Amino acid sequence: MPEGHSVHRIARQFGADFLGKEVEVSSPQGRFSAGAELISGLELIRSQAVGKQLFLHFGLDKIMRVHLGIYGAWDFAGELTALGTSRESSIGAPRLARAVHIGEEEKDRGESQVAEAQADFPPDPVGQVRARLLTATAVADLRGPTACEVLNPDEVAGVLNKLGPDPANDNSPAAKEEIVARVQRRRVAIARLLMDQQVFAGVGNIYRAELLYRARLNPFIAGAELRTETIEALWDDWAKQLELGIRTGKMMTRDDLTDEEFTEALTDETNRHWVYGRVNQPCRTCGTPIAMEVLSARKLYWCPHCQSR
DNA sequence: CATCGATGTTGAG
DNA sequence: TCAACCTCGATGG
Repeated sequence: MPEGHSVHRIARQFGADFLGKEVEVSSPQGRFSAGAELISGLELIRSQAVGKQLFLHFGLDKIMRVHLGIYGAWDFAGELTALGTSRESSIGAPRLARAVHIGEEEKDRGESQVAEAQADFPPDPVGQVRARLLTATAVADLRGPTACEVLNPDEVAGVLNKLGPDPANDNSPAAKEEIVARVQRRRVAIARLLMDQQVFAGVGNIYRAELLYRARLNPFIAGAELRTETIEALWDDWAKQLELGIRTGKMMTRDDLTDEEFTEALTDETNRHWVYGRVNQPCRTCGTPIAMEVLSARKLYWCPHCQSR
């Protein structure tokens, strides 16, 4: 799935273009018909991302929870606020007629699709659309989610209770203390803890590998063995990478590039990472072949030389 | 055109 | 530990 940064981008897109409006909710595919009926016509009063969870609040006690799972995605079309894609870009540019896809990868749809969306708004749903959220000027189609349901505040609290801190929402000293405690209390490899949403909410398989490499940390050291400063540094770097991901819409974890190389790598995913997806390719720092091992059914990539301790 | 694999989670066994 | 969930781009024939 899109890791935490994408979900925050999605929450911001809703915040910019759907907040304060009455939203017509439907389920073209049919599998969310009952839920859609509960919230259709209500005003969106809050758009919130926590880790990989999205909460759209329709009034105080009807909250739509969406989790994209491994291949879910939102397609936005209509008059949309451009969220920005460059390192320095600010979020909240003027609204333009656009079509945007936010899933594993985020991309603007081509000109033809934008023109089509303008000429014929709202567009007919294409394929399996679990949920459609429609205002007078914008539409959002959800496909392939792992979760899409309407909850009450108690149920939302139950979900939030199972999530660790998310630095995009709270990067306070208290949050840092919390992450240190959650890591140090576990005799489990840090590579697993990074993927545990009860510890690092929002981290996924790419950020996991990249954060470990950036820290030059051995993925197999148990949380309980890590020094406080090491965990704090990991948290600080996660906060930094997440913020960059939210700003650019891309997981660009390298910091050894010039501005031009950086911009170019944004459009070329083979160059965005230190170790992720690079099994047997030479480490960008020492040339040692990148190692890969399946851990809890997910592929972990690391450099056995740079990350030996 | 068929098959594979993916930035995830849940629940059965 | 593994299948299931259910989508789609990349890959191979």
